[in-house]
Amino acid sequence: MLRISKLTDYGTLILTHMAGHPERVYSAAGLAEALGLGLPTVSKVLKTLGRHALVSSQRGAHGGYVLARPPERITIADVIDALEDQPFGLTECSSSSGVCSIESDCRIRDNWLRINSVVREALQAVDIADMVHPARGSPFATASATEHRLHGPAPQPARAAAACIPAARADDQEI
Amino acid sequence: MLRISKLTDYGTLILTHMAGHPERVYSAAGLAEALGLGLPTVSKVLKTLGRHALVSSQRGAHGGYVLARPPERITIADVIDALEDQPFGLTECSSSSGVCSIESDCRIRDNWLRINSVVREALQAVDIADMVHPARGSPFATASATEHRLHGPAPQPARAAAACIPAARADDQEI
DNA sequence: ACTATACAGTACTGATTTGGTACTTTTAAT
DNA sequence: ATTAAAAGTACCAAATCAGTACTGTATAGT
Ligand code: FES
Ligand code: FES
Repeated sequence: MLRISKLTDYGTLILTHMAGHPERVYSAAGLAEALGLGLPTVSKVLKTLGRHALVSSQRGAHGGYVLARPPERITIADVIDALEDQPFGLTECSSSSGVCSIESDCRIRDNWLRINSVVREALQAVDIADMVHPARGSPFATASATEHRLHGPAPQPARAAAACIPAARADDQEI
Repeated sequence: MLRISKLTDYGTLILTHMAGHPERVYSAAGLAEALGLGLPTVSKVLKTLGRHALVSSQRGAHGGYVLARPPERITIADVIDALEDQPFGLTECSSSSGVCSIESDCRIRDNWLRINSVVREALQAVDIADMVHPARGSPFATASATEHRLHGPAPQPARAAAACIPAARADDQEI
C-alpha cells in the first residue's frame, strides 16, 4: 500500500518529540503520556529504536531514553529501516535477490531497483531535526533525482495514508 | 511496510509486457500464460486498470485489452493510484484531513505532506515505456518525461505487500 | 438466432500481517 | 531492600491481502 506502518509513524513522532530537547532523558511513560499513545506501544517502539541505535537507553531508577545522535543525523530512512521489518524496497523481488524465479531475465527488476533508490534518497534527505519545524525552506529539494522545479510555494495536493493518532493529545514538548 | 501490493506489481508487469506492442490487443488469458500468473488474478488486475482508464477493453469474441494511451504516458504513480486502494501517501493522517485529532497543531504532518510529494514525483517520473528497457541512461533524473499533475478523482482498489512471480515464467513478448 | 469467447462485477475464504497487550526478567538508584 | 524503568518474550485480535469462484454482459462468427 505504499504506506509506512503505524509503528514507524509513531517512531517519527516520538523521535521528533525527543528532538525538542536532544540531551534530555525521556521515560517511555512520559512520552506515552505526552503523545497520547499507549505505554506498551511506545515502549515497543523505543525498544526497537534502541536496538537499532537510534536512541540509547538507561535502565533503572532514573532511566529512560535519549537520542543516540543529534537529530540532524537521524533520517526518516533510518527510522524506516529500524521499524519496518522487511528490507527496504517497493517490491519484494527488488529488495532481496533469489526470491523471484524469473529474476535473471526480468527486465523490470532493474528498474525497480532504480526506483527504490530514488525513493530512498528522498527519505534520506529528511531528518528528524527537519521534522521539528513546520516545513520550512526546502530540506527535501536535494533528492537528486526529482528536482523540485515547478512547485514553488503552492502546497501539493499530496495524499498519504499510514498512521496518525486516533484520539491523541499532544500536550507537547515536555512530558 | 513501504511496499506496493503484489497486485500493483502484477499491474506493472502486465503493462510493461503490453507496452511491447502498444497497439496490440491482449487477452487476459494470453497475458496470464505469458507472465506465468493465474488467470483470475490477471483478470482482476486488468479489470481494475480498465476502470481507471489505463487500458481499454473490448468485450466479446476477439476481445481483449489494449493500452489506453502510449506507454510513455502511463507512469508508475498512475499504476499505483489505480491498484492501491488507499489514497497515495506514506502516513494516514497526511492523506485525509480530519482523521487525526492533533492535526491542527501537529508539526510533523506538514512535513509528511512534503515527503509524500517528493516520493510521488519520483514515481511520476518513471513510465511504462521506461520499464521496457533494462534501465538505460537515466529515465528518472529528468522528471520531465511525464510531467502531468495528478489526474482525476481518487482511486479505490488495492492492497499492499510486495510481489514477484513465485514460480513464474516469462515466455515473454507475444502471447 | 445461436454459440463460443472474453470481459465485468460481486462475493467469499484462507492466509498473512499488524497492532496492541501482558507477563517476566534485568538493571540501577535510593 | 525497594522501587523505577527498560528488555525480552509471547500472545491474541483485528485488519488486510491474495487468490478464486460464480454470475452477468457484450461481441464475433456461423
Ligand atoms: S524479479 Fe521478480 S518479477 Fe522481476
Ligand atoms: S496529523 Fe496525525 S499525527 Fe500529525
